[in-house]
Amino acid sequence: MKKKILISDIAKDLGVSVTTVSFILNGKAKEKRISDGLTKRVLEYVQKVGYKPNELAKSLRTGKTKIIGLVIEDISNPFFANIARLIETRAYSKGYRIIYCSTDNQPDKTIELIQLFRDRHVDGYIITPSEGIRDTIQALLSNQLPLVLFDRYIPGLTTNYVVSDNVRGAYDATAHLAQQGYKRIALVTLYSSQTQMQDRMNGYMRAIDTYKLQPYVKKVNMGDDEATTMQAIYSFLADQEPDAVFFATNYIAITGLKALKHSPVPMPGIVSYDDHTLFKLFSPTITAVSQPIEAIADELINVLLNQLDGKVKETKQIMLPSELIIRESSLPQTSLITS
Amino acid sequence: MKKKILISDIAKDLGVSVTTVSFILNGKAKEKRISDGLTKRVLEYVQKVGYKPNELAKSLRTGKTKIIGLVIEDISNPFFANIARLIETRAYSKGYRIIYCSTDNQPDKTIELIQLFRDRHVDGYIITPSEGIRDTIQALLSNQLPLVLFDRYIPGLTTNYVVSDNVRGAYDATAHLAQQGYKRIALVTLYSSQTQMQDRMNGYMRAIDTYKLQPYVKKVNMGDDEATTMQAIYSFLADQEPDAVFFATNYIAITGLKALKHSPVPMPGIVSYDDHTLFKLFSPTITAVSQPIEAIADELINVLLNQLDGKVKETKQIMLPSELIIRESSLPQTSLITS
DNA sequence: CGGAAGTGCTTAAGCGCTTTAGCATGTTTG
DNA sequence: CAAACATGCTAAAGCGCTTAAGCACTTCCG
Repeated sequence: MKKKILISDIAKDLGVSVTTVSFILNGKAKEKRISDGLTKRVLEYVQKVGYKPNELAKSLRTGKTKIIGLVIEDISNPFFANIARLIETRAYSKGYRIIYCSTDNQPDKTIELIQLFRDRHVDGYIITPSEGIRDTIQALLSNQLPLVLFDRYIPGLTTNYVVSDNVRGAYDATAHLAQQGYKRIALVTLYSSQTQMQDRMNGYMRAIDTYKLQPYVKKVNMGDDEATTMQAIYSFLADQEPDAVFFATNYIAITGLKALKHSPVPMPGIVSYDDHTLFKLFSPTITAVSQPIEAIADELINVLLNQLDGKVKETKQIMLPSELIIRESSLPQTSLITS
Repeated sequence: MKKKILISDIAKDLGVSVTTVSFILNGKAKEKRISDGLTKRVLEYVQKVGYKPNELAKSLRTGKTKIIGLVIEDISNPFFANIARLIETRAYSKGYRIIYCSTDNQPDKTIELIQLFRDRHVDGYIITPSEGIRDTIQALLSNQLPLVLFDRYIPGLTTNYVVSDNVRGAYDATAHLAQQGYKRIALVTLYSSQTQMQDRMNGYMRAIDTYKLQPYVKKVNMGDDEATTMQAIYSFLADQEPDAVFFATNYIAITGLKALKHSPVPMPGIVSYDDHTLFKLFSPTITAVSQPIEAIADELINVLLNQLDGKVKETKQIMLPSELIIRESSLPQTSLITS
């Protein structure tokens, strides 16, 4: 067990001061007029002995951690998992590291995680806000901490955010079903005051208006266990007998599909907000509103890094378009999955 | 923007020394014979002003971060995502926080992540080792860093690990297919020298022996894009025409199902190693070898915490049984999914 | 009644790094 | 030729905390 080598060891070994080594290591050799020869000598020695500075000490001294805290709704949801991956890669190339945690959309957990990140002095925050955390976000804001929300925002709070055009996405999805000739198009969504859910509801309603249809809406509880939710959806389907269903999130869609599996009613047309790897496997395959995750990740990192650089002071609100991925839903093909 | 309050502020405000406050805050009041009155006074004041110690300074001083680094193959894989969640919760209740990153099973990324965690001075490591990181793990070991591997281990290295009984799991899966009357049972697996994959292969082969069948094995590359893998599996199925397929991981199973969807050959019996939420949605539903994720998470945390406490010195190897979740595969029921 | 032991607290060092201020030199320049 | 400046480096303070050592006083006990 070789013991940890310190900057002072290097200084001593090379017969120079700790200051000089520090300057060189931080790329300030030129600026601080350290001779090229010495710079080279130090760099080579550092390389040779494999010195790694103690990041804790560095952070304590500089007040910077080069870490971005990512507070995400559910890391096991492919939509979020993929965004997290992209953010991670992009941040990495800029010298930042990501630490992430899931909130399950629970306010207390969210608040606690943000506190944890504050304790760890992360340099910036990327957050999918749950309900009821307005004050926590406000606190970050008043402490001037770099912050960008995504997937949804908090109405009335002036923050950076990156969201997709949920109204438009939901409208397109519903309109697509209407154009296919479906008449009883249902929306299955959550009890939620969050912007993305409200916007999806609005988009659905607008399309219902455009096509002069009747709305059929079922709301379920996020917190309920899957069996309960499945039962609720099942009853709704049996009662209302929609000929098409628009699920407002991919996990509601999955639960909905499970309900449909056991349901005696005919297979309705199906669209899901957010895609899922397995959706293309079903017969008929499932049309989905796909958010531009690459663009979202890019914008999130851009906005945050601009804040971190201190370049940009004003807040930025970005809305990106979603795309409807239409899969052949009316022509069930011969498929092994269908047994 | 209220400025951060320090332990010295508290000491000054209360007219006591920083040391005293520190002792009280760290629960050493009794041990250090601080009077109950003062203890109470300090605690109340701390509460009132909402003081939070600077964890960085604490860590620098104590050398402990109370953080566990979780290096996981792929956080978007439900198996790993669920384990991560469980580990997180359990660690949390013991006062530890988790930071996690995905390796995609790539050696360089894994090595880099472990280095990142070392830089951040995490107290302990939970790792799904990719191939080619023996030296990195060895380095952790020789520096006496608390460490536990899972899902697989590194042959010849004496480390803590928690794995499931892959041989048995694969045997049961294959035997199940054989008992159903399938004759041409194929295994689709990865090119991999990792223990879990080798064990699954061994289990399959043993069952093939027991039932006097012929083996049909297809190996695919982890790194290939999905379309390539799908094509490879497709060709294999078309050539060999197995009447049952055992997929060695859940993501191979998913790719395999996609291949099957476009395949003209009759639907084979299917078993997947590792379950997936959506498997129960297919018709016929898919039987899966389900690992005991709760038990795995429990053991991982237990083993690691014991190391962290310094109580336990010797290493511990734990193997847990997997369970075969048999779903009604021979009786395709009327299902909406089947169009 | 004097030394030992107990009580309740504080002083000060130091974790490993960054950074401000400044100290010798050598080189211009008016 | 002294003042002014440039060059190449260093001393030392300090980020916010923990903790070993110790100080002054009281109580106990043979």
